Amino acid sequence: MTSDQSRPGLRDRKKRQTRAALSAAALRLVAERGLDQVTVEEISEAADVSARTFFNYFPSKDEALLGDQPTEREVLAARIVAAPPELSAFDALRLAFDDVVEAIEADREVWLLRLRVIAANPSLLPRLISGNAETEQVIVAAVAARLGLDPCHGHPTLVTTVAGAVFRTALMQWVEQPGTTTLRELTAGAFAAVSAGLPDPYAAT
Amino acid sequence: MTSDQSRPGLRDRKKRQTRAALSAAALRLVAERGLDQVTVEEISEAADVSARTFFNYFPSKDEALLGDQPTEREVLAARIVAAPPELSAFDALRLAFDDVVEAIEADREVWLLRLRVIAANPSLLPRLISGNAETEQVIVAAVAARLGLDPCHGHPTLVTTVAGAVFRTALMQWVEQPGTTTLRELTAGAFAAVSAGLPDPYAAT
DNA sequence: AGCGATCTTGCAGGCAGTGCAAACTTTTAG
DNA sequence: CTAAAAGTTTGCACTGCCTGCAAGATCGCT
Repeated sequence: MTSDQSRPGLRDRKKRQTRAALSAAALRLVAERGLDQVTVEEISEAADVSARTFFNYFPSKDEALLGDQPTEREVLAARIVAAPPELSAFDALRLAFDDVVEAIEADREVWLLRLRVIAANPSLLPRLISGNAETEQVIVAAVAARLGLDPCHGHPTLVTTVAGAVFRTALMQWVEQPGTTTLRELTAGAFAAVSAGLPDPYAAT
Repeated sequence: MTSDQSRPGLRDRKKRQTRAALSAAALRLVAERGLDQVTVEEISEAADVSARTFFNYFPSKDEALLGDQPTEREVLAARIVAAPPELSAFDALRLAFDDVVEAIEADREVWLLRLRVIAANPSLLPRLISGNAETEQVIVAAVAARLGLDPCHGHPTLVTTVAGAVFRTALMQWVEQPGTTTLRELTAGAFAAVSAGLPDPYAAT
């Protein structure tokens, strides 16, 4: 009875809340004290659940800090195959990352905190965005499909890992800037530099 | 008295031996069973030392599998600053990695095993060669010095991370090939692709 | 042989992460 | 409304990584 308009159901709402609370508590505490000065127990306590429950939501302490990678992954892959066919695979990736940029700027505060945490705890950096092995495989498969190549061909892997490195670099630059530049500009600049073959700045003919 | 020709001394020789034995045992066991089916205790037992001693040599189980990164790091940095000044930073890195290629081909068997282990346990991949945060900082500093830029400028970081991604990709391709290609060729091809701006294969004008 | 420096080892302990089973809560069905 | 079903939280026990500390073994030098 009562209001039945909540399509997700009470159960799902609670799960979302708990997940968000754990993630937020993890970010806040690690930002304050550093990654290995915070225990899972403390994070769980701050989110009012048991430590065991933490591991029902995240397979490791790190994952609670890195955002929702499965979602990002699907969005990215979909955008890669949907990109205009006249674009090169690298340009398709560049375009796909534009949407990630948009998503990040929509959650600006959370992402700035997350990136500050990652910058302060570099062991997290490689697993950001496309660093996860599963995520990378999905992207590589999408690129390979787009090019009509075997995934065993080296090019899809090369393009994917390079684009991931470019984007990660742009993110790290963004968070180190006082706010003088937008993430969009930094990403565009980094991708453009790679497209130009990475000439030295000002030294190109 | 007696033979004094051994400059390293007995002690250093033993240390080298122990380190090598631990590394070899780790590689062999993890290749056979997988990363998390091998305990540090088992590795230490296979090398005839205590588990506690393992951690006197390597700060983590992973490090025993990844080779001697501090050495690689210094070699790379030295080669970057020593590269002909007319080369772009990216080409200097390409050249520097040529020496790493040479070192790897000199230890071909060990490196093939190591790369097979890394391919089978992808959590190790990001920390290979320049994935370590410390290593990357050293390389970025060398590149920045070469360009006469602040390390806070984004370009050194971009070039370094991209080159690292390129080289890691080449390594992974190499180990997946039956042996049809040399690492040198794969590396050269991957760097050339990036220098050309990552066009699609065969689709470039 | 003996002294100092270095290396190895055992021990105690903290923390991450997993499996299992009991308690609890929401959903569904009668 | 009630009771079963399905899903969630929690405690407990356990393995394994990793660290600090102090005692003992080994090596290099005189």
